[in-house]
This record gives sequence, C-alpha cells and structure tokens, in this order.
Amino acid sequence: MPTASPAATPEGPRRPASQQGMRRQNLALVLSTVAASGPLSRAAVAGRVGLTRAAVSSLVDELLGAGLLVEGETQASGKAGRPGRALALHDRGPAGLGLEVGPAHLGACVVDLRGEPRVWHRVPALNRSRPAEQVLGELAELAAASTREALALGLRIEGAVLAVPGVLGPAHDTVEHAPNLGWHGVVPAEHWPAALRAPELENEANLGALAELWRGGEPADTLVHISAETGIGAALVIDGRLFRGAAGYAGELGHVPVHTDGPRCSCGARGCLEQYAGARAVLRAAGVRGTHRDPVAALVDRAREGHAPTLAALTRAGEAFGTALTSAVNLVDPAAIVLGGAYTELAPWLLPAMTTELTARVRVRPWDPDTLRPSRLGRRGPLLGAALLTTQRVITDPARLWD
Amino acid sequence: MPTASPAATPEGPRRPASQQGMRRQNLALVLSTVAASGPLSRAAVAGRVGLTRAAVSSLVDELLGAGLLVEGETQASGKAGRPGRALALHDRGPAGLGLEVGPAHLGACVVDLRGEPRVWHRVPALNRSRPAEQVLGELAELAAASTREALALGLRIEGAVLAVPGVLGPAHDTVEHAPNLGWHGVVPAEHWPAALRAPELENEANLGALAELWRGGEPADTLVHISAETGIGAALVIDGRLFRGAAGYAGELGHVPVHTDGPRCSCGARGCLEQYAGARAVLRAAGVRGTHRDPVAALVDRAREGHAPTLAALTRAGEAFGTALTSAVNLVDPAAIVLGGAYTELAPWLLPAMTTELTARVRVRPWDPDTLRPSRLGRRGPLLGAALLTTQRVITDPARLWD
DNA sequence: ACTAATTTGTTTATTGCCATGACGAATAGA
DNA sequence: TCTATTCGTCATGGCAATAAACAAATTAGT
Repeated sequence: MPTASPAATPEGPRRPASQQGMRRQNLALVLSTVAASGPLSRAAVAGRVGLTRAAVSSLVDELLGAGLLVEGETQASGKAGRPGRALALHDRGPAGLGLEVGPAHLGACVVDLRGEPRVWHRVPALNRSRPAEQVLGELAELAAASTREALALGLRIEGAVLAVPGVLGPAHDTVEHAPNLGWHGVVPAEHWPAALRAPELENEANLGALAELWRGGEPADTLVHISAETGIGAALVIDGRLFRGAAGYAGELGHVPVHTDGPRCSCGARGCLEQYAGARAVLRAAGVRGTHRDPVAALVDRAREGHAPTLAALTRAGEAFGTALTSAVNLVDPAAIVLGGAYTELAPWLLPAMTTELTARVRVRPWDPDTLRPSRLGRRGPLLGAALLTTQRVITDPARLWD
Repeated sequence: MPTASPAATPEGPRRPASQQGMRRQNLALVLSTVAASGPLSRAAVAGRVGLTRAAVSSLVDELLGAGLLVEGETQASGKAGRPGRALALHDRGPAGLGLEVGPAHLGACVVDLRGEPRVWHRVPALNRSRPAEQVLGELAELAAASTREALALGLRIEGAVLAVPGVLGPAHDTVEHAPNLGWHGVVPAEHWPAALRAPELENEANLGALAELWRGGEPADTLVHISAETGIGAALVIDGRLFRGAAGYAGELGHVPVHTDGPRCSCGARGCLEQYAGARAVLRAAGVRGTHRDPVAALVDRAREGHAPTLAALTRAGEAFGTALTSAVNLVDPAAIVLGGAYTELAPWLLPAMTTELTARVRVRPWDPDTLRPSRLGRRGPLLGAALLTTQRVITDPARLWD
C-alpha cells in the first residue's frame, strides 16, 4: 500500500499542554469511555477514568450540548442509593460518510457515532469503461442522496472519506494509480461538484484494516489485514494506529519473496507472493479465462463444485501465503491476521494450507492458529472503515467539532 | 527477541489530564527541546514550542533547581536587543548506568544527561565457565565502582539497566534463556547485593537498537537493527519507540524463511535465515573449527587474509540476509536498516551481497541502498543503550525525579 | 555620545479547569 | 418513617498558563 502519510510524524517539538488541551483531552476521555463501555452514569464514568464527579458533570454537559451524548432515563442499579442517569452515544448526532469506487460498483454508507451503519448503498456501475469524471459525478450524486437520507434520520455528516482501490500520492489528494479502475493521476476533488465538499482519500486496504480494528469482533490492536486490490496488500495496524512505514510503503506483502528462484514478477523480482496468490495467478492456474465481472465469485463457484484445478490453485496460493505470512509473523508478531477483501470469501479453501504452513514454519515461538481468521466484515470492510474514520475522529477528539 | 513488554499497552481507559500532568508535560517539552537543539535561551525555547516566555521561565526555574539544566553566560546573538542566557543540559546532574554481561566480558558505563559517556569499563571475564552468581557478583562490584567514579564527576545515578544477551521472562525479571552465558532461569536480582538496587533487565539487541535511534548519527525513527546474539535478532523501532509485537516476539529475523526447502533449523522449520547467516552456520561454512574466544574476530582475520571459504560463506550469508531483509523492507518499510553487534565488523564482506540482493528484489518501490548501513556504535551499542535508557526517560519525563 | 529600537526575562493580574467538600435528590432496606 | 447510600450539582480554592506591562541589556542611527 504505497500511500505516504499526509502528515509526517511530528517527532520534533511537540505542542505545549494548555488548559484547553487538557479540557480537550478529558472530553475525549469521557466520550470514548462511554463509547467503549456502553451506557454509563456520570458517577460510573468518574470512577472509571479517575476524574471527580463534578468534573465529569461539566464535561458531560458540554458533550450533551454538542449532541454527542444523550441522557436516558434513570437506570435502576438494584443497589441502594440514588440511581444514575444513563449516558449513551447519540444516535442522531454527528455521522461519517463513507464512499467507495470499485471496478463494477459504487458504494456509500453513513454510520452514526455508535458505529452503526444507518444508510447503506451499493449500486452496480461499470466504472472501468467510463471516464473518471463521469464515475465521480455519479458517486457525488450517491453521496448527496445518502447525505439527505442521513439528514432525515437526524444525522449530520461531519466528514466524508473515499476508499480508493489503488495508490495515492503523498498529499493524499491524487489517485496515482488504480489499475482496476483504469485511473492514473486522477484528482477526485477536481471532478467533484463545487457545491459539495470533496471527500478525503484513503487507501481501501487501509480502511478495511481499520474497520477490522474498530468493529472486527475480537479486539486486537496490532493486526495484519490482508486484501486483494492492487495486487496483494497487507495493511498494518500497530498499537491501534495505522502504520504506513517510513516512506508509506509498509505492508507490501505481495512482494515478499516466497521462492527465491520463482517466476519473474511484474515488479522485476522473482518468486514474489503475488506470483502464487495474486488474483491473476490464481485465476490462470484455475483455468478461468476471459474477464469475469466478478472473478472471485467465479473462483468460489468452481471451488464449491470441486473443480480440481481451482482447488489445487487455491491450495498452492494458501501455501505461498503461509510462507510469506511466516515472515510477517516472525517480524511483526501481530495479535491477529485477518483475511479481508476478496480473500474472505475464499477463506474456506485458503485457510487449511495457510494454517498448515504457518504451524509448520512458525516454531521459535508459540503459535496460535486462531490468530489467522477471515474477516467478519468481508467486502463491506473498506466502505465501513471509510465511514468510521470520521466518527472515530470525533470520538477521539470531540472538540474538533466546535473549534 | 522474545521479550514481552513489562507494561502492557494501556489501551483501555487512559488517565485523565490534570494540571499537574500539564506541568509535567511542559517540563518535558522544555527539557527535550533544549536536549534536541543545543543551548537555547528561554525566549528561543518559548518561540519554538509555543509557550509564553513567562511560562518557560517558570518551567526553567524548576529544571534549574532540580539540576537538570545549567544557565550559561549571556550569549551574544549579533542582533539588536538584550542577549539571552544560554540554557544547556547539566553535565553534572542525573545519569544513567548501563551494565553488560557477555560470554567473555563484563561492561559498565555511565552517561550524563547529554548522552555523553563519562565512565566506561569493559573487563575480560570468562563468564561461561562460572556460576551466574559469581558473574553477577563481579558485575555488581563493577557497577559500584562505576557509581563511585560517577559520583566523583558530580553525577548521580538515577537508574541502572543490564543488557542481557538472551530471552527475558514476561515480567522482565528473569533471564529465561541465555545460551551464550549458559544461563537458564536466572533471576539477577536474587544474586545482587542487598545494599544496592538491582538493575532493570532489557534485551541486548533492543538496547542496541535504541542506542542507534538516540545516537546513531542519521536520525531515523523507524528502523530495523540487526544483531547476532542468541541467533539473529532484529529489533524494531517504530515511530521512535521500541516495538515488541503483540506477544513480545517481534523481530525474529533469524527465522524468516529464505529457502522453503532449505536445511532444517534448530527451531524445527526449514530454510530459516539462521541456517545461512547465523554465527554457527557461517563459522562452519568458513571452516572455523573449535571454540574461539572471539569467533567474529576469527572470521574477520580470515576474511582480511582473503581466505576463500570464509569469503564465500560471508557472501552466501549476505545473500540470505538480502532475501530475508526484502521481506522486512516490504512489510515494515524502515527508514534505516542497521547492521549492529557482531555484524558491524563483518559489514565490509556482508554488505555487497546484501545490497545486490536487496536492489534486485525490492522493486515495487524506490529503494535507496544507503538505507542499509553498518552501525556507527558497533559492539558498544547495547551498553550505551542500557545507560541511555535511563537518561532518555529523565528527559522525556523529568518530573519522575521528584514525585 | 546619546537616543531609539529591539529583544530578553520578570512581574502582576486574569482566565480556565479541576479538586475539594458540602448539599439536595432519589433510591433500598429496616 | 427513618437511615444509609449513592448520584448529581454548587460554591470555593488552587494551580498553571496567558496577557500585558515593566525593567534590563544590547544594537543601530544620528
């Protein structure tokens, strides 16, 4: 995922701590505590985070006023004493809009502060054969419609993020290269209706990983998320944050060498994982010809039917994955390896060989096979992640909304 | 480096921001600004970090009082206006004590706040053939002597860290396994004189990486540091912090697969890097027999003499390194790869093949050969890092000294 | 040489935020 | 009904930074 970070690591002089910063941080602390631990009374929040009830009251007042929290009825605790009043994330407050462009579809989704999807659209669209401008125009309409629907639900969109299946420029404003769309050097903001604010761009695989982090079930704050998009990409989440690498090229799992003398790869090297487990390689080995509208579905169909070359190709891909992931496990030691994107649906046929290989190769340390699992979100991950990016930002820093 | 973190990631509810915390953070901000940018006046610090001069004055007063900063004479700026008074890190303030146990030596060093080594001892000692208790007793004496010397220089030791060439237990109080020392399940604190405070333990390779981060010349806050100690270890520094992985097993470069069907490794897998570039493998391929006191020196001697099998073995090791590092580069995308420890001295013979291999294999992204470089610190790295760990902690949170 | 301009460091008043402790409110149990 | 307990709020105080004014020390200009 060669996507450089738009804001380089601010390693130099940090910003000073001020009283406003302190307020800001405590607002975030209260909000994220409620987000993490369901409905909670002021006193419960205070006890949990270490602030006084008075301080929490003041912070909660501000969050209520901003429409980020709602106060429910008194909740009977069963114990003696005055019952507290339940505080929960507002389901009609700020929301995030996620957008997605695929080769054959457009997607839009709106999530509320709780992370619940409230609007969901996925419409077929033959984007490869149309100019980018037209595609983006249609996407903007879908975005506008979704925004209207959100408004009708009482939600206000605080930010929009477009999941891009390709490589972004260092400033995150250009799609350098998205072969599946036929885009090269496209700047979406230029083709966006002037009346609407253009969405922020982020790599699809990265968003899938973040969705997995935030709503993937098993909590794991250090994970590797694998997806097929432009080649094979692994997005790395480290300590709960997306890790892009020093130059933005971290997670190039597709070009990890599997067999040093293997077939030559399009990148120029030999024996890259992509030559064994990449979409093109698997399709060819499975004997799938021509261009299917949904090549993955074609593979799944054949695998279900027990088509021998397909099963063999998937097993071979799984083995190669296992070898490449051995490197990833030995180097990064993630708490979870998630098979996302198209690989989610192929997991039943990929996982056995991957698990066998990993179990045989990862020996210097205890290896739990459950570390490797298919995504719970599957293809919905990137779109969901795009929408969640905004709401997560609000939760980690609510003050951004009013100053 | 299977060393679990003693303090797990505090992902849950963080601590609230208080006014004391604000003070604490700003003290650290001022101190680290002075540390990073040489002598600076109060006004210069204020301008740089964004605090008012008044606030900086108050913070500086506290740091002067604590003996962390010294005020120099007025420094003529050449420009109009009253000249500022230079503030610099105190060279007679808090200091860090680093300790080291190797198979054939003991080491101790003291660094001042500026990171300058002020006391340095490296004494030969045949530690493999002696019981751990005796070794640690001698080390404690060396530590006490070093502390006395530091005291004579006006330094006060604020913490001691022991660099261990092996695997630590999860609580970082036990040496689970240090084959080069013949230690298994040793708890150094139990053998330490009761009168002295036992040192904290940290893995030698990790400390080498930190030393490289803090005093390695080219600044790079995301780096891979390779060293040979127990097998081949890569310590990962990510965003300026040591990355241990979810379970503490990150950086097991030695067991990254190089040839899937290669020779069986001691770990049970096949074709691990260690089978090509590990100390034992290289020594055998070079035809070095018996147990040298310093096997690396033996290799360097033969390589200098042009001994063909040695040169071939080193080239082969370099190639294998190149392949394994291709995985590391593609996955982690570090700003620097540093050849540390014993490999520093072998760098002249390893680097060419490594560079060739990396240049040929890393193709999906721009690859700068200068990313790979030998350590400037070499074998001194771990000991220096052990001492620096304490002073760096003081600089990043000076308030720890008085509350 | 003297004044003006400029920059530094300190002093004083003000603001903002949280802690402390007291109080009314609301519930369970006796 | 009374008491114990817990919840949320209010008034007060302390602390740390900001803002603004002042004194000190230097350069530049005439």
